[in-house]
Amino acid sequence: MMSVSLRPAEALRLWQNVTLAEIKDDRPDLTMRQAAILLTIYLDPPPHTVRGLAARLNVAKPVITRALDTMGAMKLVSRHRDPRDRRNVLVRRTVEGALFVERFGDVIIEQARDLPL
Amino acid sequence: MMSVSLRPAEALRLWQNVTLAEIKDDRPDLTMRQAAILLTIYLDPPPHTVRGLAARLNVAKPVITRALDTMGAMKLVSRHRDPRDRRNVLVRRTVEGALFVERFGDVIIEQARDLPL
DNA sequence: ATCCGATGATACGGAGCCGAAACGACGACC
DNA sequence: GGTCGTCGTTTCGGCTCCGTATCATCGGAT
Repeated sequence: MMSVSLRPAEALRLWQNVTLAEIKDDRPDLTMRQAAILLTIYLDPPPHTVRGLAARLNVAKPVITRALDTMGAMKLVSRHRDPRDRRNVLVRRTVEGALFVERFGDVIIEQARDLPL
Repeated sequence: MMSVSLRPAEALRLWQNVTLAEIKDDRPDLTMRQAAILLTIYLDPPPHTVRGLAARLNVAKPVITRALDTMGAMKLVSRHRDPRDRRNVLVRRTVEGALFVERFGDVIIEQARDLPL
């Protein structure tokens, strides 16, 4: 089951095939930073704040704010003020975002399955 | 050895960790298209032409030209006129590019090895 | 009430990429 | 030699992102 041992050539081939698949059907494509933010929101346990994401990615806060603007317009995430401390913004998942991430996972495993070994 | 069977959650976690690792040590980061082009040059058998890469990625030719400009300035690839048909441009690998790709492969397998299963 | 630290958003100038169209150099063919 | 198709590049306006600095709001301590 699910053993994950890759050799470099296979790892690179997997990455190539996934990026090629992502580019070909032109969906709203994300930058690497946006992808990292989105995956962190959907894989790491909540709550997610702007400063927390900035620390996790080791980037400045405006990077997070802008990425949330963009992905919010895409309906991939949503923002809500923390009622317990109104300085905080809590980033929440959306149905569309969950579907996007799920589909992306399917692309990866599909490309991994089709790897010539 | 090298079996590649991933479940969606693990595949996504792998992608997250690799993107996080790439972002944190700020190296010359590539767009997804640039990454796909670079990997295609280094993984697919040569020769590589502009139109060939454009067809492989299903994008317009100027996209390839501009990506080669950028990655050429980074010394990751080099361009040479085809002496047999001087309309063609042959894209060749460089030492720096090979090291870049190799290191990227190492990052992937390292993150795959550290996956909590 | 007031100061102070923290949190997230915004303003600004600069740089890069995008798609579409036009362009210049080259080869093939009659 | 003239014409046509091919190949890669360049141009154009527009959009997004970047990093830094600044801002408004809020909570906590005095």
